[in-house]
Amino acid sequence: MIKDQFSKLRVRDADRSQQAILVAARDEFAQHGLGGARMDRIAQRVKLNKRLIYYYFASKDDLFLAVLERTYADIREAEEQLHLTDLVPAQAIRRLIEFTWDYYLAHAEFISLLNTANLHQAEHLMKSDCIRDMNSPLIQTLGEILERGRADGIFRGGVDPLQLYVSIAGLAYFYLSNNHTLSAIFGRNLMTPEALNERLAHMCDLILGYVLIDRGDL
Amino acid sequence: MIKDQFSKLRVRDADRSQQAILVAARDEFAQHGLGGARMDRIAQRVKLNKRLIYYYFASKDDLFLAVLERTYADIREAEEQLHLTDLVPAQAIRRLIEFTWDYYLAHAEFISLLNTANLHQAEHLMKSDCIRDMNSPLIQTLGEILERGRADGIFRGGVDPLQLYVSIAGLAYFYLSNNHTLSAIFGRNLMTPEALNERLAHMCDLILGYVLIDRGDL
Amino acid sequence: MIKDQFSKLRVRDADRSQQAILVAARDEFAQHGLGGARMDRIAQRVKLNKRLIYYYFASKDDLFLAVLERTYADIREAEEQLHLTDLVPAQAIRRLIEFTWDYYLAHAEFISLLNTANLHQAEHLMKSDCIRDMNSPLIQTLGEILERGRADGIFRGGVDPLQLYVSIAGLAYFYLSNNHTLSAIFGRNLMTPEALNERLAHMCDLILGYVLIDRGDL
Amino acid sequence: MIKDQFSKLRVRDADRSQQAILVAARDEFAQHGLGGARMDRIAQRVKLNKRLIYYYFASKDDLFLAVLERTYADIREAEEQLHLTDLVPAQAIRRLIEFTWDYYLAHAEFISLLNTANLHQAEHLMKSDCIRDMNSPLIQTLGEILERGRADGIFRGGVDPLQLYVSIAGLAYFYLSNNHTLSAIFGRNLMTPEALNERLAHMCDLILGYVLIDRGDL
DNA sequence: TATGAATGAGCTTTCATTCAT
DNA sequence: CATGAATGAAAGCTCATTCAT
Repeated sequence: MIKDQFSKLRVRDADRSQQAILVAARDEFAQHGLGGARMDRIAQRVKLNKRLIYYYFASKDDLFLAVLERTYADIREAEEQLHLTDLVPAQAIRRLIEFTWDYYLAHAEFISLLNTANLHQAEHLMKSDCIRDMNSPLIQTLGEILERGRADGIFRGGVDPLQLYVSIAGLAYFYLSNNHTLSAIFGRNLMTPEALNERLAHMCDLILGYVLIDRGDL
Repeated sequence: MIKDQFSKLRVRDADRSQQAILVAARDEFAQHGLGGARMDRIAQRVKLNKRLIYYYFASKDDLFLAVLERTYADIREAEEQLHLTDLVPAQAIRRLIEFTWDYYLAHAEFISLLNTANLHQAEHLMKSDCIRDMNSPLIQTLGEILERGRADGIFRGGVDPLQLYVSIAGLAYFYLSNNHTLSAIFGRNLMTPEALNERLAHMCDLILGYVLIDRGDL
Repeated sequence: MIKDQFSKLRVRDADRSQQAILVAARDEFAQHGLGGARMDRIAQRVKLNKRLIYYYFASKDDLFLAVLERTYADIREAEEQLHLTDLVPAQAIRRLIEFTWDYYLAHAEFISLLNTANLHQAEHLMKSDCIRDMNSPLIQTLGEILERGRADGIFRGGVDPLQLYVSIAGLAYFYLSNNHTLSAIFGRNLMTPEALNERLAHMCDLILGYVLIDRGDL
Repeated sequence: MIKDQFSKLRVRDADRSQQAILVAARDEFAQHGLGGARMDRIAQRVKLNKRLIYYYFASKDDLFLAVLERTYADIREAEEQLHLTDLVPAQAIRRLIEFTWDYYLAHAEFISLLNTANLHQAEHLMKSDCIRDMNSPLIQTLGEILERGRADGIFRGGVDPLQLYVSIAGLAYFYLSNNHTLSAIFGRNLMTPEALNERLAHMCDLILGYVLIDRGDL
């Protein structure tokens, strides 16, 4: 019966409740950090009893860990949609930069959560088996792209894919993470569409200007 | 007069106490964030009574602001010792990269405090008049260097000094700020002396490879 | 009929479940007291759903009462196997002492539950009709033994059977109930086989030395 | 000035506050056990802020330990007023029995606290250095009395003072600790003045009947 | 200047209990 | 008969802050 199904799906759906809690917790942690987050507020966000959060996620720290795992799983899934190997090397690099930028821009909570995780010396992450081997595929892909570009004679050699990956991430991350501080100090709103486009262009120039041998190709 | 001397000593003591509190608070905030920092722990660190902290710095938030102001004043003072204009353009850029890297490396608390400030949307910073106009001089200097290099025919034109400054900072910042997370994920200790040297070299390559027209000059 | 058999089986299951719950609850209450006992833990012990406990025993207090009733029924049943009247008076007393000692020793939970019941001023017990008239038979039997011994000229007269019963119980109870505290304070493990034998011997000496007129009989 | 002194003594007297907390906690723990005791209720009893309890006694368990230590110190102090060695052996034993009885009667909380301590396997006590060596003096004194009585030819030999001490305590303890249960089961109020006198008389008869060689002396 | 004592609000967490099936 | 999901109330404990001197 419809009512039964509805009831089953809507009410008392353990998985749905857990997912909803994770989303609410993610937002709360992103907004206030681990120490500033309030379990009460998370419960209010999900409109579920606070006790239920403890029923599923034993403690605040465990909940934060669960949020982190979910966050990493999300970005990894997005990365898997990239199909960088289908593109020519220069395009692949550009695509990776754009993806990184767009993803950080669309997922401000990702940056904040990462900051929080690092404030606590990544101790939560250490406890998680599943997070450990997550980013490696992308690094390997990037290594292949760099090698392909070098073989084609358009990329410089000797570029460590990990360094490059960290650089791409850092260029986007710092700008977005610190935008409030930077905007305040430089007296210039860094989040207008124009400013954002400018930044993306600069990042591409910087990275490609470095890996490409002949700038004329740009 | 004796009373004056005595009074002077007490004043000096007062100042000393304030400075000690600031240092202790800086470490506490850097280690635990704003929400995770404990006034009790700060008092323990300075070995002064908690009440005294409130006597000098009305509240936790005000104390955090004072720490931020002090932190910015410190880095600004360090930047002023750089004398970038005394160097030829390429050397000046390299010097700026090295300085940024070394400073972040030596002042891990700076990175953490910046993260915390941004988590709270830089609202503390907004309240501070003195912080507002702090970084501009360096941006201007960097602009002059870029222009000089372009005039010399060795730098590419059209480089926004602010973008470049943010990029240099971001390359160092992200690596150091997220080193725990990155180390865990990549299963590679990013803080060994070799790894640190590698990173610095990569950063110089990247930035100079971008601004210099002819790579042979490197 | 099949339905009947099935129904019978379910009934037997139901009974088995109730008994299992009682045993688990008894252990939990004995270990942690009423306030420290956890319904969750009891459910875990029985490996049955917590809800089922409420289904059979309306509340924590009611469950505790049920445990108490069961506990009293158990000791009463054991006492009924004593057949003290088959023995000569001195032997009967000795037998009672030994039984009390052995029973308390084998049922540490009995002592703990009694303590808990008394902490709560026996209010649970008051509610129970079935417990009220339980120990009387033994007192009466003891009275008969004492009278028989007096008639035989070997027991002193004027001994209140209730006082004597309470004394026998108290001598065993205090030693076992407080063994942790006593062992700690006296720096002497009171639970070794030797120590236990010593205590039993002392108890017999004490009680029989009191009731017997001529000690030579011991 | 009087006001100053008053203020100093009445308000903000750390020691007085701590003592008051200990008394309130003792009553609460005695009435409800460790698990059933409520920190809120303790605060209400002292009319002091709950936070202050944690300020002085870090946790509920630590507070319980402090209460235990205080309780033991109290009884030990009382025992020291006994001066048993000033009495002839038989009188000394009788005095000890009476003291034990009177003390337990006047300090019902002592019995309850001991029960609670033992429910938790005396784990609190283990942590306390000061409790460890508390009862020994009395045992030694009792040993001397027994020896003196034996030398006088009025006491039997071979009596372990520890066993006797435990027996005296047990005879009083069990009756008083379990009076609710016993009263309910035997349908007889064991706490009337007459009943109490009867019990004390019985205890003296029992113990002295055991240690004295010739009953005529009683 | 400096401090120990004290507090109210609110935190994370726990618990007995009930709902819905 | 049996169960997983859900809850309100309250527990122990924490924290920034203030009082009184």
